[in-house]
Amino acid sequence: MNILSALTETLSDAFAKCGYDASYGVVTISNRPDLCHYQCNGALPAAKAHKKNPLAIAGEAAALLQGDGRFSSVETAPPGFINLRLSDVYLASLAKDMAADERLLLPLMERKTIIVDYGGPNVAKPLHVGHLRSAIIGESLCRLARFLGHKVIGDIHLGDWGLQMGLVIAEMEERGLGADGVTAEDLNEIYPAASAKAKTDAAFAEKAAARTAALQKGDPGARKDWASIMSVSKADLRRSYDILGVSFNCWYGESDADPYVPRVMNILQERGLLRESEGALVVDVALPDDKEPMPPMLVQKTNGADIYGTTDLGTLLQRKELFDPDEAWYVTDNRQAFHFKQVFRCAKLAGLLEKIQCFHFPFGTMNGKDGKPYKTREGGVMRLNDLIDTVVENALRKVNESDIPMTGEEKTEAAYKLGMAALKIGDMQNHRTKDYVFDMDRFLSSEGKTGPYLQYTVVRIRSVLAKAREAGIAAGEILPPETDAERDLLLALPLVSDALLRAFSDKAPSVLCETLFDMAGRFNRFYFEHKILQCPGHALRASRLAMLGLVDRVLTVLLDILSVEIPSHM
RNA sequence: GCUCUCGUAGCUCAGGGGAUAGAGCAUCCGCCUCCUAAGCGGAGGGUCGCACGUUCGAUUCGUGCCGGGAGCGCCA
Repeated sequence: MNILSALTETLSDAFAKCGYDASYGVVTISNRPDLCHYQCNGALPAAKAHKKNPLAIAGEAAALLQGDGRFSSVETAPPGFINLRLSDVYLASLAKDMAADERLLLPLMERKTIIVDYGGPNVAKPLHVGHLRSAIIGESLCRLARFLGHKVIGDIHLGDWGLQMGLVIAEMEERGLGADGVTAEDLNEIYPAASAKAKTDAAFAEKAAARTAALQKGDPGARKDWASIMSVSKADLRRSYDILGVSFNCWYGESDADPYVPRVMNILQERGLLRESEGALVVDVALPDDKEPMPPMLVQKTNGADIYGTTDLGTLLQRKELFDPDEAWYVTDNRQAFHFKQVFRCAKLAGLLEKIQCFHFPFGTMNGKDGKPYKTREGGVMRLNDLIDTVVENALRKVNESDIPMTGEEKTEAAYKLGMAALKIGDMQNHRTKDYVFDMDRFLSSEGKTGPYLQYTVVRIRSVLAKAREAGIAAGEILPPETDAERDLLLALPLVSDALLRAFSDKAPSVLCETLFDMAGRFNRFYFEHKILQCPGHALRASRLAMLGLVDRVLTVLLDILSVEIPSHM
């Protein structure tokens, strides 16, 4: 079991035995590390409820813990804190338990089937920086949920059915381009051109809308163009996501939801939810106690074409039938919060949510140093591939400054892994829901809270472990800590399972980043102060090697959840 | 205008009804004859946007205001 739950159980018991409510026994990580490792503040509210002296209540509960070998001290402090220190022997045994447990002491959870909708690229449109966060945050949430034991289906949810398809098809027609001869480079240029044109050229905009409708109605010409755009674009997208280390279980798109749309419309019709409004079909989703104005959700445009809300409903029905999930997560930027609010309400009215719980887990914007959405120097939208190239290029420069001898191949590998880690940790160390400032120099630095710092820590550990293997030195039993540096390192280990649980409940990869930096810092201090291979005494050396092995595994597991890879040298 | 969100050290950010509000960067000062110094230690730096309220206790909760960002039916 995770340590906080275990300690809380103990304290809850103690409170209950003293005649107070067990809920006062909540234990938290100490905010006064100089005084204790863990603390319980429950005596303060208990005192209020029972009109007694809080310090006396704390004393009653604390008295029951005396003699418990897990603690080196159980003290009370005014006005009513209970301060707990873990004993060295217990710390060593916790580390041993953890080393023997694949799941790092995580409690078993009820296994759920979760479909995660992330990535969300548009076919025929180049990926830009706005797609980065959905991809890496979504990927991390998938991996986290899987590590906790859930069945997770990651779906890219391609935007392959909307107006952008009509725009591209219309532009291809105007240029007299055959559907077969299109390349990814063409597409990257055609969409922005067509999109710009539609804004000034009303006739073209109408044509694009008509092509969109034709595509959705099954027009053979439009379908043929669409199919060739799809195959070219998907191959291109696959390459980009491979580079990012993001892998989806499914590559369904809005087009795959299309067959479900008529059924959704039927359901809406049968339930009497459809209403005509200004030539379009809408569903009223307002509730009596809404504070904000809640306009009806549009499900069919005046020209008969579907709109994204409709395809989202179709997708939900598709997912329900294909996967029968318990939960559906949508990882998109927070500007879509209102949209999902409408969709979820509509889905509920349509009876699609009897079993599925839908959640929108939004994220903030990636800004430049000026605090505005990140742009190229020219003020345009930054392509994701360009951003990746630049980061890897800069990482290579850093790698070339390294004192460690590396082959050209190793340098390339290191530059790629460092660059990706810089991007990912730079992003995910910030809380998901907040905007953040993208600063490549800062993210790529080896100093500070960066991906490369974490990677360097693991590389060092593995270097020592490799030397131990070469010398035939085996790891042994983890001994109780004798120095502050050892103790601090061992204290960090049991926090990991709690961090995983918190990251999961908040859907916040940043929690794992915090844990990683904390543990890496403690390890680097330990490493600086102690010799491992040349330390006095076989038992001590074997114990420290075992600690290194465990720290290596813990860091690797956490980094893998964040899809950060470790270079062999740096 | 309405709704949501953010405002914490010079900068980038954690935290969160309780004991002295934490990191990293930057600045300054130290540490490699020794397992990767892309490392480690130390110092300075804060009326937690403002006001009022709830509370034994508010930076944290509530209300109002100020300031930034976003959303508010035929793009996704």
